[in-house]
Amino acid sequence: MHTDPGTSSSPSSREKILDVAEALFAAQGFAGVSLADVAARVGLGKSSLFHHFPGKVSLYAEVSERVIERIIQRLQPAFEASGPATERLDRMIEGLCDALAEHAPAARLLLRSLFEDHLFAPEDEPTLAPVEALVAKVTGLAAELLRDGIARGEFREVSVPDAVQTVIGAVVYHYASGEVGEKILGGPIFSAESVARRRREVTTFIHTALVASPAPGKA
Amino acid sequence: MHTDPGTSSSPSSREKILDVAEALFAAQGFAGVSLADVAARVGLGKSSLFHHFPGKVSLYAEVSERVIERIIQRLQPAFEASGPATERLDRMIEGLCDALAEHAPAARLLLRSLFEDHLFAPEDEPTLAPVEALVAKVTGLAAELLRDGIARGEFREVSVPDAVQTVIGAVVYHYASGEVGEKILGGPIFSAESVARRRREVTTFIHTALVASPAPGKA
DNA sequence: GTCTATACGATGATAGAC
DNA sequence: GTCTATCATCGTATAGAC
Repeated sequence: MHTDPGTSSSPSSREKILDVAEALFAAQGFAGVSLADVAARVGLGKSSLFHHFPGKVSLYAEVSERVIERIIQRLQPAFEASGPATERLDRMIEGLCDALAEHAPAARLLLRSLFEDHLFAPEDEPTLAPVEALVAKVTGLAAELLRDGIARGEFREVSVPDAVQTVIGAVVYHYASGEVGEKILGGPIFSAESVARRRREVTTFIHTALVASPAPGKA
Repeated sequence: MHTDPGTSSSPSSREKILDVAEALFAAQGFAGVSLADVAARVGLGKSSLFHHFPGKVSLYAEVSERVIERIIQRLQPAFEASGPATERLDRMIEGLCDALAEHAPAARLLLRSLFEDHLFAPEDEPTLAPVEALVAKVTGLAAELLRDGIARGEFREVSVPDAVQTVIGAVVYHYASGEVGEKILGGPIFSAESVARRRREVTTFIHTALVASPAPGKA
């Protein structure tokens, strides 16, 4: 793909830029980040960034791409497995939890990428297309998993698109909720105990919602 | 509270500004919005805005405040009712769905307000405090509802804070998901049919997750 | 209450030396 | 590849006329 001389090297400027930009974009959004700030934190002059990326949009796109690719890597096992859908579902949610918990900026960046559509000009679309493709890929695989589970009779007959949306929201939001989330929790979000508890709770929550027969007290 | 001469009048400049700003903040985030853009869309000069609001942060805070107050109004009945917790839960989720579906910018603005913490200076905190207070109030009431349901034996013994987080994510995210969500749905988010289906699906999802006895296939 | 004019810093991006 | 200018533009905010 890109300039990749030797598959690995001591963290190139390129990767340092991506790391710094990722943290900043997650915290402040696309419009809220200045390239001067990025450059300063990397230890470069502002102009040096343009040697690595043609512009701000391109940098943002590559940051997003990298985040989603990391998540997909984590989900691959769940999608490729062939056991019961219930087990694959649990693995999918756990994989997503792990990916988001391991890399704090990921969740915010992910949700932000949904919101910041209107910020880009039409001519930026080619630059952002790969990101959209990756998102479409992973949501498609999740939908497939749910459809399969329903077909096998393992899940209730829910609206698959709505269930996908619910799962995304239930899992991703938590790791993006920041101070509000920590106020609700009464403690940190990314501590080891909190991450473990969250993984268990949200997996059981979704599992129960999909597997159980139509709720007793409900028409 | 503010300048409220007569409780009602033909839409004052003030309210028009709030409406326009709300749409823009939801679409482009705090940093992505220029006051010039707001002024232009209202039909005012840029400087005229400062006659109604002392600054950008203040405008943003009031927009957010208004959105959350609208939501709380919708949730009031659910919180004040005294029937079974299962019924109050359903009413709460439906109320939240209605509030978010009725006012398209609300969900994005709400989630954005969680993300944009780091954008503000310490001296802006007093301005933003009322918003935080309202969020804390509504999440507190939701937690109370869940605790009561567990105490009555109507709900599973879940972690209440995690369940609150899950509910927020499951419900709010959907209405903020924009193009990605519409791609998953294969249709619009805010159409009447879509809104009705969503309300039913997500209410049943959460209701089932909380009410059902621990999932069969699960340890 | 709204306008014009303006101050003044920060922004993304470019050019060219080293 | 990194740097030092430099550019044109746009940002919030202020002052003062109408």
